[in-house]
Amino acid sequence: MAGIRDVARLAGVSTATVTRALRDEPSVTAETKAKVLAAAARLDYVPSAAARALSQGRSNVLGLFVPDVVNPFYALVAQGMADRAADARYQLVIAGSHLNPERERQMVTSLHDGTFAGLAATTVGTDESFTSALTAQRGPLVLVDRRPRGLHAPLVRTDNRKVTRDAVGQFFRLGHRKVSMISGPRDFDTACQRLSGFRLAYRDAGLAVREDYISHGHLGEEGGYRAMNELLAMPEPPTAVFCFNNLVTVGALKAIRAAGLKIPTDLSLLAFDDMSLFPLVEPPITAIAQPAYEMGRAAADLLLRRIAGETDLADIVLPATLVTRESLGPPLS
Amino acid sequence: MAGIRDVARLAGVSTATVTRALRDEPSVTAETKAKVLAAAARLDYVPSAAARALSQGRSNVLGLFVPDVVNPFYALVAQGMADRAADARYQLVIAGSHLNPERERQMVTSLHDGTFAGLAATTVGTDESFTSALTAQRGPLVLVDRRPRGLHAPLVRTDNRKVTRDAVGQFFRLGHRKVSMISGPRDFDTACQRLSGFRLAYRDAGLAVREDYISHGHLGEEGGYRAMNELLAMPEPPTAVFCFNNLVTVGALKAIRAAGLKIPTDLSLLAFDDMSLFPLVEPPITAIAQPAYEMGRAAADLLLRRIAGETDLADIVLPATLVTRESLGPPLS
DNA sequence: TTCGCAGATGTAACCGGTGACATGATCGTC
DNA sequence: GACGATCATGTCACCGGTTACATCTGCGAA
Repeated sequence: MAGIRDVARLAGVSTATVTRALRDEPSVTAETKAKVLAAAARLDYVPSAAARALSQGRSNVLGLFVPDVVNPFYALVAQGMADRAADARYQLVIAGSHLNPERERQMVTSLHDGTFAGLAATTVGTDESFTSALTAQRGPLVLVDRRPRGLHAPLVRTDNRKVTRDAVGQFFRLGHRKVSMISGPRDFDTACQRLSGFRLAYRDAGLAVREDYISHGHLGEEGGYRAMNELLAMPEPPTAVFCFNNLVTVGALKAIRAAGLKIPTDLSLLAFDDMSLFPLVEPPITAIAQPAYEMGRAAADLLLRRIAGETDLADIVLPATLVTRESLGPPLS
Repeated sequence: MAGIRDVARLAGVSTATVTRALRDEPSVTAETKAKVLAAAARLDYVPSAAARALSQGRSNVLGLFVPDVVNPFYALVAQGMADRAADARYQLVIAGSHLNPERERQMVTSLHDGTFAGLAATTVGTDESFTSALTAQRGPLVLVDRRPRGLHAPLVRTDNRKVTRDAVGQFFRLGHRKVSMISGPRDFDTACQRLSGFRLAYRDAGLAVREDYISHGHLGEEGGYRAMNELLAMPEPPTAVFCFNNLVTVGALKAIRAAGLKIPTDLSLLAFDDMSLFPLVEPPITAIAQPAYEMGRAAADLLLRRIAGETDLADIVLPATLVTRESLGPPLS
């Protein structure tokens, strides 16, 4: 592997001049630049990333910590971040903890060993240790989607409350009165915001919230499945259900299918988070779509600005939109 | 940030001893080790990744190049690779080219600048330049899913031909005669292998292949959509269709739905690649499931072995399985 | 007693760019 | 014609671990 000294020798200049020529600094003569570029090209010279990182004291790698890489929402966030990062010639390392404590420890280590110039994270509130490690993180940090209690860092999110309020309002406008929500853990701020929007929709309709129709603490497919089964087993089951995230929706759908119920005839369903196959489900699922890709881009952007020295960065709130398909209908009774 | 010299000073030893103690080498006294570990702990010492990479001449980062990070198949491969890599204390950088030439150039650069200790790649045959850059790649390289023409590197794949032959055989056993395939580009070895399995299934049934039922050169959702529309517009349309990958299947499904046809009554459908929402599509889609996660693990494993110095690594062929759901039925006519 | 060897630890060059500072050349000005 | 400013380029310490080699100690064998 040719090094900068080889290039310098071949071009007949010093290593400093090579550095400067390659960075296209104005202080270098056009003639010298040409010589250096020719030499570099002839030797297939590519500067060592490690050497550069060491001498500059900063890497060109951003980190993204998410609970689950396979969840399409996070995959899109990652894509957006990676794209924006690449624009600025940064790499992106995507790490999925998925509840492996050993993995988490490693992640925290690489957080300190200079691997990352900055970090974006979405944590599930349950892993206390990780959150506190993040708190101790001195380097640039931004949060995506949700903010764990006590973590001060800029956040990229959607206006959960407003969009939920509007979308759930649809249920009431269609005549539903028994409207339910499968919500997440109480300490998730996203769950809280969506729940708050849900309550507002009840209020907008001039109705008192049926607390027994709110099922708390669910995450993932199994959570949605269990919650939906419990709702269906109620003496007076709801006629409309709002699911607070994509995996919960999938679980709920499976429960509904298992119970032999038809959407939207027997039950109306509204999902938070869209999925690429929702149009193909029977019936196509109406969903609140978060701009996941843009959220990723915005997170990278925020992070790069922090790395560049900006401080006092404000949260970014992006709009989510309701994608109307066919899972909402008037109540049966 | 505390450095190794700080630790050495505090422990009253030399930097070399610190290195050795931290790597738990047997030549270091238990007593000395204890001193060093105590000092390191007190200073919150974490070795610099960049310095280590520079002095060892090798990073602890693996690279994965895929066409599209959001495609759940690749996401699962990435997950598997990341998990296996983490076991060996390696990071994984996932890069999605998705047809951006500038991005590709960057990827090729980081391929040479030592960012990656090794590389796993799945390329779409169209990007000639990238493939040739990969060929020039001197470092450890493994391929996932498909091997571009002329690239010599160990490959992790599934037995496309066999599983396709068996699965497509189902069509004939159900009585279908007009069996179609939406296939990929002719220069994809995966497409060739699946096509070959498809032909074998025809032969097993004692029938001559209807070449006009084979639609070549499709990739992605639009490809599947277009191909399916063309098939449906034939004077004598097929009664069963095999889609050669997941996105093509999604496109085909949309075309079928748009045409107002019912599966499996009007048309039977078989997909290569399973998707998490296929069970919820109407009807649930029968699919050939590739062990994507395991493929990722295997790829990382292979790569780590190459990095460790092993040569002459053989291809790894993992079994794919048919997941029977409800999209196959007897032909209408 | 001395030599040799093994085991424990220290020393310092090295990895390959970077950038502060030094140097040398050129040019305008008084 | 000398001096200072400016510009182009060179020199070299430095980033922080790693590792080959040197050193020192202690113990057993000759």
